Amino acid sequence: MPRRKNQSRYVLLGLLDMRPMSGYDIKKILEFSFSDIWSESYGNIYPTLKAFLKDGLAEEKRVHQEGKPDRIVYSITPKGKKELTAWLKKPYEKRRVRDEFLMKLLFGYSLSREDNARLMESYLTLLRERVIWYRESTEALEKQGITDQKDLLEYLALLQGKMVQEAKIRWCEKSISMLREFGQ
Amino acid sequence: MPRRKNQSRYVLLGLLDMRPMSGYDIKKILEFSFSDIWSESYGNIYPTLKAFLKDGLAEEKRVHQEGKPDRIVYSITPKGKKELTAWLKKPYEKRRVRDEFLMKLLFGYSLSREDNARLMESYLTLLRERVIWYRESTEALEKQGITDQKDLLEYLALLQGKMVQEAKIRWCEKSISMLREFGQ
DNA sequence: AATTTTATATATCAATTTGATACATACCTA
DNA sequence: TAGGTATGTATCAAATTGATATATAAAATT
Repeated sequence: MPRRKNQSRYVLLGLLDMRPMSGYDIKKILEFSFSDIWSESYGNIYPTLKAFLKDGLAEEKRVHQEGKPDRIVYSITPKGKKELTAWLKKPYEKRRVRDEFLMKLLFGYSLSREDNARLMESYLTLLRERVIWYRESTEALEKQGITDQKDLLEYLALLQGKMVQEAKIRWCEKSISMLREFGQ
Repeated sequence: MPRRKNQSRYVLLGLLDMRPMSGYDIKKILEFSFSDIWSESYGNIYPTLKAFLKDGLAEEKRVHQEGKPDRIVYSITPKGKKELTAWLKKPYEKRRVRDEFLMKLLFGYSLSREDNARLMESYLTLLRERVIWYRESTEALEKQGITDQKDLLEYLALLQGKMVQEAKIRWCEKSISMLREFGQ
C-alpha cells in the first residue's frame, strides 16, 4: 500500500487556516489572488472538503443567505492545523511544470518569424495587463503598512509576481525585436 | 461525448518533429533541456506513443543496440505534423499553475521570521545552481552562432529561463534581508 | 571478486487532478 | 423575455502523476 502525495489537501488546509471558507470562496481566492501561483478545480475542491470532515481536519457550518444559495463554510480544526504544520516543515520539492507558451514557441520554427513575433505580442499584452495588478497590489500593501509577518509574506509573494512579470515583459520586448531583426 | 484536451499529445508530437525519439529520449530531453518548462511522466509518455501508432501520427522502428536494451524509436508522420501545426496555430490558453514554494511561504506566518529566511536561502541555493546552467547554455549558443529560426527560438527560450531565474534571485535576496530586518 | 549503484530502456496502474457540465437562485440588461 | 453573469454545490470521464516492476550492462564501491 504505497503512500501517494496529495498537494491539494495541504493547500486547501492552508487556505482554511487563513480564514474559514466555502468551496466557492476557495476557487475565487485562487483565481483572483493566487492566479499565478496555484489553480484548483471544483472537482478537486469539493471532494477534498468532504474528506476533511471525515478525517476531522475541518468542520462545516451551513450559512443561510438572503437572495443567494446557502454556503457551506469550512473551518480548520486543531488536527487539521497539525497536519498543515507538518507539511509546511517538509522541504520544498520540485514538481510538474508546464509552460504551454514556451513549448509552442520552441516548436514554432516552421512558422514565419513575423508569425512568431505576433504570437509574442499577444503574450506580451497579457503580461502587461497582469503586471498592472501586481503593481497596484504591492503599492496598496506598502501604503497600508506591513504590520505583521502575514502581511510581509503576502507582500513578498506579490513582489515575486511583479518582478517575474517584469522580467518576462523585458524578455518579450527583446525577443520581438530579435525576431524582426533576424528576419532581415 | 464532450471533447477533452490533451496537452501531452501535442508536446510529444512537437518533440518527435524535432527528431525521431524513443520514450526514454523524450523523458530525458524534458528533464535535461526543458526541466523548467515541461514535465511528463512515463505513465503518460508510453501510452501516448502507442496511441500515435494507432492514430497514424507516428511510426515506430525497433533499434537494436549492443550492450543496451533495444530502443523503440518513433518518427512523426505527415498526419502527425498536420495535427501539430493545427495546435501551434491555436492561441495560447492559460492552464494550471502550481508553485509549492510560494504557497508554503504564504502559509508560513506561524513560523519564525528566521525559519522563513532560512527556507528562502535553501530555495535561493537551488536558483543559483540553475541560473549557472542557463548562463552557460545561452553563452554557448551565442558563441556557436544563431543561424536559423530554430536556433533563435531555442535561444529565446533559454533567455527567458535565465532572465526569470535572475529576477527570482534578486527577489530572494531582497526577501531574505526584509525578513531579517523585519525581525528587529 | 563480489556487491551495489547508476544508466539505459519499456511498461503498468492506482491515486490524483482536470475540464466540462449539471443544477438552482437571483440580478442585470438589451 | 431571453440571454448573460455571479453565487453556490456537485459529479465524473478523461488526463496525468508518482511509484513501482522488469531487464541488461557499465561503473563504482566494499
